[in-house]
Amino acid sequence: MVRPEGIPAPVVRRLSLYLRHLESVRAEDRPTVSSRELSRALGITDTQVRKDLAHFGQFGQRGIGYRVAGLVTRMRQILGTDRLWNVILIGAGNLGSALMRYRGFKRKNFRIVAVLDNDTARIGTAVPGLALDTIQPITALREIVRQYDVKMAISAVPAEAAQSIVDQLAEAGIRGILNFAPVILQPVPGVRIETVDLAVLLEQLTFQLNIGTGA
Amino acid sequence: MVRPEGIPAPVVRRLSLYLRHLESVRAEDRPTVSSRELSRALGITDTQVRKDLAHFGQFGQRGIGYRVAGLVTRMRQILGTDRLWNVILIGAGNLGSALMRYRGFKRKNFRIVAVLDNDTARIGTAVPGLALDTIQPITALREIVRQYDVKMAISAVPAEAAQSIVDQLAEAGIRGILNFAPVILQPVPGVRIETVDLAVLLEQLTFQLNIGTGA
DNA sequence: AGGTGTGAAGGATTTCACAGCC
DNA sequence: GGCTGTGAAATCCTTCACACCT
Repeated sequence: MVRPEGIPAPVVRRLSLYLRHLESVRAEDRPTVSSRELSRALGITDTQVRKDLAHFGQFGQRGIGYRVAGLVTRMRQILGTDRLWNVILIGAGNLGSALMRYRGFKRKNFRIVAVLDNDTARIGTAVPGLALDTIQPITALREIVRQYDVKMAISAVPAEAAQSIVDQLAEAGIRGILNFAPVILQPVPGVRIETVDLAVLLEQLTFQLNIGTGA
Repeated sequence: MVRPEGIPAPVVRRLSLYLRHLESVRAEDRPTVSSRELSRALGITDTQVRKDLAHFGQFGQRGIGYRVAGLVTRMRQILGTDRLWNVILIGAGNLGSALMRYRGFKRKNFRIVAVLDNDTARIGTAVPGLALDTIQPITALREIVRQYDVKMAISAVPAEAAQSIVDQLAEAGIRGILNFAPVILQPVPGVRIETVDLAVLLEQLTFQLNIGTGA
């Protein structure tokens, strides 16, 4: 039994990258990959790849490499994407509207079942293709979570509302939140929060470009 | 003179978070912050905050804390966001359309000057508010980069096109790229690439929720 | 030869402990 | 008392070196 808490954070981050490369290898019908190939694809060392994979068991065959099919299956199990996850999206603004149509989620076995917002002007608007095909009020949160057994939410609400939404989501039973609001959210026990701040990502880049510019 | 290469990567990542909190403190007109407060806001230790800030000089006053105004100014210099950066956006699809309207960039001194795409159906479409207010063809890349002195690009193109776009951007003189395509891009000398894979972020969350579920 | 698995070494980052200033 | 700055210790992560398998 693998216990996520026991896996170093850097390893977890690389796991998804391994899987992404493995899937592209499988698309080419190659039966095996070496740690060398994986390492070059990700820009790390081959030892690191072997050490990382060793956290989850021994899937390699000496002299041959890793069997792609088996490894893909195993990694999906490990990551939890071997089954479908229902996800709700909070906030139907600019970013939220793009996210509800984003195709990449479905390919990874995530299904957005509903979009919630608290702007009355938006509630009721059609959202084709979802289980609940109109925008729902936040007051429907608890019921939707229960009905669709939702464990994860994507929050694309304004910064001012973000913490309050997190608290409500936690309260409704959500266990993981992908947050796009540019604020540091205070943790809630039992709930994982992953924040993506788009402006911060650009800022990280400028720092790197800023060599010798007076900083 | 601060040399970005000399700063540990984890410190750089936290820098933006410090700045974000400092700006909110300044909005409340409080003159100083302690490392204790900063540490609690970010969920790290106070020693870490002091060690991090010490990389860039000594801005604190013992017994008092850090002067917010001075620290904000200094951090912006360090990160390079004390001046305006012109940015181009490649790809006017689903995600690209949201990004071109995203307000968070402007607040951080990033200005999207043009949107480029190679789909003829999109080229020429109006994009209100930008320096170049219609969608441009990719062939205009070099000229736009030169004219607006663009150093950074956001790439929101399909996975298949991503590497080719990176190569073209590098060729045109772009130095930093924020990439949303779910692929591992091969590095180009002199160009920083930061990839955000939205599905991978959700996958990271499911891993954390996956305790004892057979993985 | 080509390749994985892994203890041991090395390096990087975080935390401790405390000197020193307001 | 409150708070920063910083060597030293501890911890975490990566790389080395090599046993071992095909």
